[in-house]
Amino acid sequence: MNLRLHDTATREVRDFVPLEEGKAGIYVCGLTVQSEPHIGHVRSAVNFDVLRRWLTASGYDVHFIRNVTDIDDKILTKSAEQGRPWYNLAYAMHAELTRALASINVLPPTYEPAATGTVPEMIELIETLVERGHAYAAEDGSGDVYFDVRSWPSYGELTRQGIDDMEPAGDADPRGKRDPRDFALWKGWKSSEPESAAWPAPWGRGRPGWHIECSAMASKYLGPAFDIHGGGVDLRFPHHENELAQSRAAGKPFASYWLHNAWITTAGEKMSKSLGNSLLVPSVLERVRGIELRFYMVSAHYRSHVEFSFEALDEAATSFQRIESFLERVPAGVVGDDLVGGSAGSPSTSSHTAQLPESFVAAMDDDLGTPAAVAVIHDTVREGNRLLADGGDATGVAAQVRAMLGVLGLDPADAGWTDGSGAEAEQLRSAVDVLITALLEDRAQARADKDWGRADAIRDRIKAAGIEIEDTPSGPKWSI
RNA sequence: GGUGGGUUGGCCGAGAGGCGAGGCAACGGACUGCAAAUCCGUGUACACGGGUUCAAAUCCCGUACCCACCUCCA
Repeated sequence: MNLRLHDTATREVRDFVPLEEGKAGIYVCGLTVQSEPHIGHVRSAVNFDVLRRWLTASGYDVHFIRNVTDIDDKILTKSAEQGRPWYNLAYAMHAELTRALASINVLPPTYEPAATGTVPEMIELIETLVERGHAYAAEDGSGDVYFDVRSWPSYGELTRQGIDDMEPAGDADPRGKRDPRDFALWKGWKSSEPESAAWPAPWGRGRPGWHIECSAMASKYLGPAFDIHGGGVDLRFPHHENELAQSRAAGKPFASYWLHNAWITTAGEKMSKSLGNSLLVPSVLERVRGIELRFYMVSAHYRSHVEFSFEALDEAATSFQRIESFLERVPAGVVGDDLVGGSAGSPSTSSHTAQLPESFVAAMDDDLGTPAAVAVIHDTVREGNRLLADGGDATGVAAQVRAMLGVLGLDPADAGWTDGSGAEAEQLRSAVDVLITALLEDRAQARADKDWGRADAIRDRIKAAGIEIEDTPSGPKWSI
């Protein structure tokens, strides 16, 4: 079976056929770095990280580009409110984003271009559009340049909308537009804006419109035609529709497949900053570990809406701990080994699909069916636990589980999960281990003496400190 | 007005004509000094009303409710 993906443009699940055998080029619309990322933002990154890992596991040489938008209206507005330079706000929020993504083991992209770093390419593209008669400089002297939607007959093809059915923008400032639906490719500088937020261009100093940057960056790093373009559902229109129109109008075939992930909502609504800080990535990570948050996200299909709740998050964490505890009970050597095949760049990455259960592969190939894939992991864990209970050898099963988790970015032994506090945490852990071990020796003596009251009292005392004791054939084990 | 999506057991969450995905919780059993962990077992779920079919959660028609996008949005 081959990988099949849901393509928004055709509204169906289609076989994935790359432009070039064995290679996959992916462009994902990243964030506008204007505020701290919340868990809704990072879901998109996790979803596309899974796509990228699955393609890699399937033997593709993946070129993965995810941009950041570091200049736009909101950044200018917010930075002005906060009284700091716009580039400082964007830079700081970009750093926050990078940290948040690292904390949930999202691999760094092949490259992460920024809008401000691609201005010359955008200008070139706009010039091409003007030459071809699909864009025009506003006649009001504003320095704006607009895309002429009426000049492009297939405008609306991605979201199947007719121009005349679209609501004209309610707040549209008609300025120099020929049609209210024309969108800005270039925005002339205004005296109310910082001078640093403008670049020289044939139409006067100004800054890029929102959509043009992605067309320019995708073409620059992936070529005029590439395989997959991704982003959140809200980007279908206008952002992706406009990207498609301006790219094709400039003579580029653009993306073969359009993938869109659904939202995480809270209380039935989109997340927004007005809900407070409780869903910012760092605060959620005070409650569950990054690997548990990622498991929560991967447990739902990327095209399904997720109604966020802390209860469901806790439940996912418990569910994941079951998988982890199986791995921990398998004799050492398996968990520590790097058996998830090939560190980054190794040519033999495809070899590890060999140890993935067929049902797992089938689930992933079916439009990244991560819920079914997770079910396979649970089934395999149960099989392993059964072997363990019967005194059998579960190392092969554990290897399978780790291989599957690895594809989802959820292998607990993955170096991506060791956070910055590593050294200190390790010291703390070994100190606690010494203390707990001493208590456990007392308990063992009490149990040998059949002094159950004292044995249980010791266990209760340890438990009160938040540490669970588990008696195993190889002696008691503790975990937080 | 236009376009698209949804409603599944106590909860989360898949599936898309026939065999109850999986998890969490609960209950019973095994194991244990008691626990914990683990294993085994326990559920007559598909918004509502019709229809098609040997067979419908799944297809068709209708109804209700919810959500997203329509030029700031993951």
